[in-house]
Amino acid sequence: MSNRSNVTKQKLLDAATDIIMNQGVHQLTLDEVAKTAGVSKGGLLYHYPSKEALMTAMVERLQQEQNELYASLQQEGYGPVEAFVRLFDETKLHPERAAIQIDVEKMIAFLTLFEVDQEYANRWKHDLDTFFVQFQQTADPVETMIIRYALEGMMMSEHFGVGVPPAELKQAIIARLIERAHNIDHES
Amino acid sequence: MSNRSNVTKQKLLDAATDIIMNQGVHQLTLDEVAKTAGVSKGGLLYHYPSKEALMTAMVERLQQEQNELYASLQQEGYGPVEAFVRLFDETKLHPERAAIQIDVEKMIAFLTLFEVDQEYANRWKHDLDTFFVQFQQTADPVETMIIRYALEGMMMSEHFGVGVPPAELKQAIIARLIERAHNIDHES
DNA sequence: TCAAACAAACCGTCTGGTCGGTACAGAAAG
DNA sequence: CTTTCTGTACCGACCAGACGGTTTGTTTGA
Repeated sequence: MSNRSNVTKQKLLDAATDIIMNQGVHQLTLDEVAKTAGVSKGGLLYHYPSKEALMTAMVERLQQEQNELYASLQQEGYGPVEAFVRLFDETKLHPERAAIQIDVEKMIAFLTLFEVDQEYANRWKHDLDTFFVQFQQTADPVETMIIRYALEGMMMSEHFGVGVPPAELKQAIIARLIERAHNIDHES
Repeated sequence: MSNRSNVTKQKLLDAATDIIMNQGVHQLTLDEVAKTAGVSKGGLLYHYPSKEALMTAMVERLQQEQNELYASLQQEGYGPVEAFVRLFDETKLHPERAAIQIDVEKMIAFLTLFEVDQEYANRWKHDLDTFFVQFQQTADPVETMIIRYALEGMMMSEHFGVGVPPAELKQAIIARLIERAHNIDHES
């Protein structure tokens, strides 16, 4: 794969991600992606022969970024639960890492995308399933799951803009979740 | 409005709800709704002159059912936060109330539906916003919001079938959330 | 020069919505 | 009592646009 080809592919994935984030799933059409990426539709379908291929690549790239960030957080010494909390809040706590471009709103957008095509969704689901199994084996599985659910609910709420609390309350929520995650990771 | 007309309308809303729940948003087509309801497409569009009108009616009916159940829970003596937790789990804790047909997975489905059309989503968002404001004024707003987010995240996770814990763990999670909600309601 | 990379016109299907018509119950007219 | 009229509820063929994907032609770079 040449460099030129790879650049165009990344542009296409960026465009698709941008659209699904800012305009929603229903606007994720091939024409729109091509237009946003500054490529013709033929060019798009040259690299990704179907819409499904494009979306699969999009999901895979996200997943990879996610795994990398999670691993780097654990290497910094955070336990699995606390690392998960910080993974969700990373872009806000450490803006300088924004290059990694992980944002959970993106994840939510992808989840809503699962509604559209069950086929390729299953692979990601499977990976998430195996990931979350460890959360049921911590010192306090109930609390761990509450933390996990709270983060997912919070991000979903923010994504849809429903009942969003003021910034200081949000910071306090995150802080308490981190504190509890820390305790769970060190109970053993 | 005659009785016959109303019966048909309810059948159409039932069909639309059923489809969006079991087949996802993308399958919610006028033909499919009409077919499921046992009505012709012309008949559908006679009662709901557009797809948007149909979906709006669907959301409004859900919201009304929700409000009624929440009010009835508060009349039974539950505080606002605990009533909210029980609202989410009502169909599982009290199957005999299934007649009310409130199910949060349905709510999630509607939320994903908001992606499709921002216009009519705003009304429901507004109502939810005003509802959730009270959660920021409890004895422990941080914990209250964590409870709320955890419930939303849990239901979303179940809806998408991602990382779903075994039943007994789920029950334990709900139990702990109810306990905490109860405490918050009685701190004042 | 040759293959990779891209452009653009085109096609078939799906879907929201329109439109002319039908069935039927009751009111009005004779 | 019969006929005519009227409004509600409903049907189903049809249309226009959108969208995924194909085909064919053109450019670019090694």
